[in-house]
Amino acid sequence: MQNTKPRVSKATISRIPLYYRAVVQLQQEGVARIRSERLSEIIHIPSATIRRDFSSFGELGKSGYGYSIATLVEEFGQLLDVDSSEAIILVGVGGLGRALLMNNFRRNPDLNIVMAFDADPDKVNTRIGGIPVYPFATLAAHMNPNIHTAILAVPSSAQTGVIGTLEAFGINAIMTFAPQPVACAPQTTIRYIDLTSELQTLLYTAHQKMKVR
Amino acid sequence: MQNTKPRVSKATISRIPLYYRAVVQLQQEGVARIRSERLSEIIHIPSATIRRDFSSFGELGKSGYGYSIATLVEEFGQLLDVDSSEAIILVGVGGLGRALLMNNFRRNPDLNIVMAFDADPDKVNTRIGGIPVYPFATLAAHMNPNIHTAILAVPSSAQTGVIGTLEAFGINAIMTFAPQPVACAPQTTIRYIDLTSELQTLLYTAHQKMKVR
DNA sequence: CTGACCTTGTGAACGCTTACACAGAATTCA
DNA sequence: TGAATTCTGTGTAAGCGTTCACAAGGTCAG
Repeated sequence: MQNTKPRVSKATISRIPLYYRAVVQLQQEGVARIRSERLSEIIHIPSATIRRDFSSFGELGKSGYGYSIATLVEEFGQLLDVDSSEAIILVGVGGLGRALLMNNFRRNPDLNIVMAFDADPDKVNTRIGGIPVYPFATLAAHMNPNIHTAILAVPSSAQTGVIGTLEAFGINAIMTFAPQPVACAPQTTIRYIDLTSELQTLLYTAHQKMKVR
Repeated sequence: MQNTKPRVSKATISRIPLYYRAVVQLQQEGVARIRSERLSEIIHIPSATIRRDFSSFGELGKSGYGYSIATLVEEFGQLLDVDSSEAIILVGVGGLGRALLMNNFRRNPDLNIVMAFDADPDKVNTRIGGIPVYPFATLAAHMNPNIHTAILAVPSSAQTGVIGTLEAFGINAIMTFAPQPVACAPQTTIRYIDLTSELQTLLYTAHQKMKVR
């Protein structure tokens, strides 16, 4: 089974969270059904793309009717596994780490940062936003086998070492804010959030737009 | 003024910051030249992609030699306009806004948050990380025509209104952390950083990877 | 200076994603 | 019930981006 073709394309996967958020919002507003054309206006994704995406999960809609909001919420909820709560650890309690702890994905009850770690003795053995902060050296003592997700807000220089340690403790999904690329084990998935690059790309794009005018 | 033929693809543009960061780093290490194959190992982008990207800015390299680091630093620096400092304002001084102020893209001297705004009276008329924080209502008094970039860390509900106001004062490049899509003027470029979606996509991908094994 | 050796730049093929357009299925309404 | 209307799902094509593979041209040792 070398070439297991993914059932759903990467581009579609990256849109599932947007779809989920939108249909939950609509459900809260009491909307019962929606057309792809109308949804397109709300989330700014072409209706043809929406229909093609939805159809890759089965025939969710009905001709001449549209999609039932309840069906969509159910379907995308299952895809994102929102019913089983995800326990997440955070490493690095600087300014950004602190902000993430205070916020803690409050809008999404299934996403929970359950504890945080930092190497700085001045920052540990306290609580931030109700979440305990432990010394990074005590990771082994606090880890448990149900945790396999981490968010990293550590300096670039520390990142490689931290990721190696986390992998050793069973973490296989990592979201990090340090752009330093790291070679990781094949079962590990890393998502890099590079704010400086995003900003520079934005500025380049905006600048080009000015020139064309 | 019809602009020149070789248009740079969006995918290439999004990699310019990575290239720039890498070559500056190499320059600081005293490296004078580099092959695409070696650069590929450092930034984890295929060498063929690197060569094609570079060639879209002209013939930067030499056969049998590679690329001169100095040439690359110069070229990408110009593309990103690192010589002219970019004045940025920040709106929303919650946990995330505060973290951004403390950090303020310190590694990139050309990127400067010069002031911040918030609607909450308790948060204004102070300094965070050396940057002054003003009431959002006084935006008009503090804006100047050289500023056309903003970072938004405000609640989703406030976003549409804030963006409208910013556009009226000449802002045309916006990076925002609220996923709520906003209809904006054609000359405005908005970049959405959606941390919840990123995390959910990561979890979905990691979960799929487990299933395949 | 010469020849062996490198490495770029790029034509061409490929694969992924989006966009178009419409047959056909389901709904709605009289 | 039947006809007009609505809207999905998808065949097909077009667009974009990546990867392969190699000719052309520069490098460098001797």
